[in-house]
Amino acid sequence: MRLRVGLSAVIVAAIGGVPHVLATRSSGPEGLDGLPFGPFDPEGHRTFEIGLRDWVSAQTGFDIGYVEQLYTFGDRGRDLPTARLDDATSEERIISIGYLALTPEATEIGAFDAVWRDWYRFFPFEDHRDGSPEATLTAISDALKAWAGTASNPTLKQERWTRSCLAFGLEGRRWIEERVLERYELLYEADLVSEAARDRGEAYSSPLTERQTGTPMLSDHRRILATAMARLRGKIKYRPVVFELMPDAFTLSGLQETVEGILGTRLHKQNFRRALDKSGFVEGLGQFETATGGRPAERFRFRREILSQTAASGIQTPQRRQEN
Amino acid sequence: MRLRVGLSAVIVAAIGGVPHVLATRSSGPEGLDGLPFGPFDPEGHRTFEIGLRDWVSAQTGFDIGYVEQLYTFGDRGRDLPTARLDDATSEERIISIGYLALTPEATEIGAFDAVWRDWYRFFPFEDHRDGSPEATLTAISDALKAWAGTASNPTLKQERWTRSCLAFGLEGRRWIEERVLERYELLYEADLVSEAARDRGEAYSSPLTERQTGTPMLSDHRRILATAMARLRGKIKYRPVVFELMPDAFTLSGLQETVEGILGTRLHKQNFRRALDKSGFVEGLGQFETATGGRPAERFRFRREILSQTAASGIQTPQRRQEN
DNA sequence: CCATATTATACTCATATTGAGCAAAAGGGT
DNA sequence: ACCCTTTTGCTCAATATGAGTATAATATGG
Repeated sequence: MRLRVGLSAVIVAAIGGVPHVLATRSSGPEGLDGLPFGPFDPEGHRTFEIGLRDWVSAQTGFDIGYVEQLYTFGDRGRDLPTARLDDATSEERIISIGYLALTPEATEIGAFDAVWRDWYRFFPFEDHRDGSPEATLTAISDALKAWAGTASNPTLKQERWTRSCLAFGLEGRRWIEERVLERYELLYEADLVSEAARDRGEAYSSPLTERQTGTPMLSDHRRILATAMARLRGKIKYRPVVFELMPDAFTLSGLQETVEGILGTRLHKQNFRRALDKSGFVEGLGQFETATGGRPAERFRFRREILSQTAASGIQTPQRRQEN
Repeated sequence: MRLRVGLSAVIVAAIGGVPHVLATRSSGPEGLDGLPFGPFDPEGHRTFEIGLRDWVSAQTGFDIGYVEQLYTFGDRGRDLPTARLDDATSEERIISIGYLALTPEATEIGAFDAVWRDWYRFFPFEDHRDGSPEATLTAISDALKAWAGTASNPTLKQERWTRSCLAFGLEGRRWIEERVLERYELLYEADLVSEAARDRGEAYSSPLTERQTGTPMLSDHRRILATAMARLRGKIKYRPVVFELMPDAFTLSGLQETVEGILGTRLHKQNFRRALDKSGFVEGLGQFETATGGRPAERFRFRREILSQTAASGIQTPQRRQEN
């Protein structure tokens, strides 16, 4: 069996505070979106990262900035564009090393059929910025309960339902932003996203709509995207990575909006500022943005020097339990 | 060029509170330790994890419990047992997917030439349990300063020294436990560990001794180990993973010792208990351990149920800045 | 058998940190 | 001038955290 190694990239940019990912539109019959993907060339590239930067700039026409390795995916049956698990005679096994890349603003794409997509297009239920999407979550909850009900024994049934509650914050449990991957994998296992049926070579018939569970992607790309979202949501709290998504000068509200966009939740404004203040990450520029509709906001810049000066932990994300 | 994918495992057990890793002794001329390493079989194994469990149990004779993927390594020139970078005609490129496995107690190894090694054997400067190893750190600091001095321009020189200070907590900066990988990579770059010279095909001539920089390993295994240590040191703080290293019943002192062993620092006892108490992770068993030399300690167990009940964040690690 | 060493456990206290809200400042529009 | 909106400054209570004091329960050596 032939073994191929590829690199896939989740390239994130915040457009107006809303996180977008670079997607490639496939020309296939289903026309699904995919992630930028390229083969790894063992001859040409000394490291994966060099390889990645190389073909991303070749394919999309711009240089990515911040890059980090995410995870290496290699489950059989989830690796092919429109795979069939029972196609056991398949001659190929594709391993894909997923990378997360952050780029400031939506750099113009010089390339073919690549587009910036709001990442919530693929995960509508992850967006809690206007409160929890109750209707969607209820529908998902019902479907998961039904799935748990089909378990062969009570223990398994119990286990499935507990996992569902943990992942989706059901039955009084808290919604944990970072659990993006757990949530997607649960939906996959419960056969509630179309990739699951497709990977088995069957037709999709879910009790849920794509409005609820999101637009599917090629291969295992939605899974890789989920991994990236989970990583970014976690990392933003202990490393100052948001700034990789910001332009040189930004307002504090703009910054907060981006953080909120990534986390998919709202934060307490005053406390957000206080925390930011204490961290020393930003510095006022004395310039003001007047087009904000209210009092003009001061422009700030990221004090990049700080990266080489201190432990540089992340942005605090002050919760809020009630309205404000 | 042939591309091979392998799986390497950092299998950790706490022996008497001291973290040990399973190492394979090579019979080669230099007799270096390595990590358990096995080829990935694209035909036989549906997922990497299944593959890993398979050959670990085949090779060492016991089943690993907790497993997580670490990182995928593939830098050319660092992948071969006793490689030479200039050997550009080398027919092989090895990609290795590193895994971290945690196992309670030092399970008896049923196998050949595998041994449990105190992980500080490979990283002596990471052990700050009896205070910072001043002499060693001073020596390393001097060597790094000398290395910075050889830089071609002032900017680079400055940059090298800043990185050194950040990594090793020099010039008044705090020592950050998690930066194990940064520290090792810096030593490698500065040519202070023997792997660096070896990978270039040269003889080792460092101003430092192995007592100071640690015992080298085969291939890039020490780098993988550093990655594992960094991951574990970080993760222990936000996920209750220590318990994977503990036996069914343990004393709070035993638990604290293990945490301290992993972090390489001492913690404030009373506050450690308070934090543990609040977390609800453990439950007293009413039994007592008498052989402790002082007042008998109560035995506790990990409330595994909690994993499926709540967010289950990690163990708090109350700092201490002064003596106690 | 009592003093002492040793470890375990319980409480206290001052200082930070964090969630939450109030209020003033500074624009634009009518 | 008044209202609306957004930014910015500040207060307050609750909780978390670093550090220390005190007491309990064992073993051991004279």
